[in-house]
Amino acid sequence: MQQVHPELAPRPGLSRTEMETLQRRVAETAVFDDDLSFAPERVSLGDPENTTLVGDAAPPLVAGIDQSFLDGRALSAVVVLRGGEVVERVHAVSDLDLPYIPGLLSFREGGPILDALAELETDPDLFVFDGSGRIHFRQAGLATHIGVVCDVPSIGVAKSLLCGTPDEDVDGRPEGWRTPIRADDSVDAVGGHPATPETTIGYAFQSRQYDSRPIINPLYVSPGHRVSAETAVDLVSRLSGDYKLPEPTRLADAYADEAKAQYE
DNA sequence: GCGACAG
DNA sequence: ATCTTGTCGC
Repeated sequence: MQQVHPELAPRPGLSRTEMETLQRRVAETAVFDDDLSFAPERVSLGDPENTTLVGDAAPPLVAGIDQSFLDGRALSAVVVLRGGEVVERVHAVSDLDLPYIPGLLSFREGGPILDALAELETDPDLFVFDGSGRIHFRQAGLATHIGVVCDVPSIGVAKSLLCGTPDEDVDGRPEGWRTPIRADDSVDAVGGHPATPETTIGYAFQSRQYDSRPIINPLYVSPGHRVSAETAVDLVSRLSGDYKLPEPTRLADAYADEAKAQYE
């Protein structure tokens, strides 16, 4: 995994203002339209029936990325899938430089994630991050930041909403339901990316809903880099299995916990 | 000062 | 994110 834009990588030791300035540069470089090397239809968790006739080539490589934490260190895990099959798993343990600050997550977790991505032998066609992409104050969340640095299409999948406003109430919706997340006053227009009340910066997506009681909250999906908000939700939908989180993320999450045991 | 905030 | 037992239900 080589960095196409190493100058935009999160560096330690920057002041808050410098971090925010760097995020604006990341957002200016980010592409929130489809610019994929593969057809979204070719992404799936596998086709037992072998009925997929869309091209001969192997399905795209999708990497799920997540972290677990130790004392002052982060364990970043990456699980790469091809049509639902795990083809590679790598992880890295890195020292943390900053505490968690809403809006500056990529400066805490970005470096450690790049450390893990450097261990990869395969070349993912898509990154799926645990956190926001365009749904961010400066339209440069973790998924956008790392996606831009590597110039790899990426998607942000968050379990809660950082900013923006859902078009409709998100409570108690059926599986598959989705509604746009629009920019609000806390979102800045950056580069060629507007932030008007009409701007869709992501989607609330109900990936799962069990018949029983506890209503499950939706996921908040947003473009990281080189994908539109619409395609981002479509891809997350295609990558969803029997659980709330998309399979790549769920497997990375489990692997992060599993590997963590060896360091504590 | 008030409110609000990914992991 | 993390600290944590039992418990309800498919």
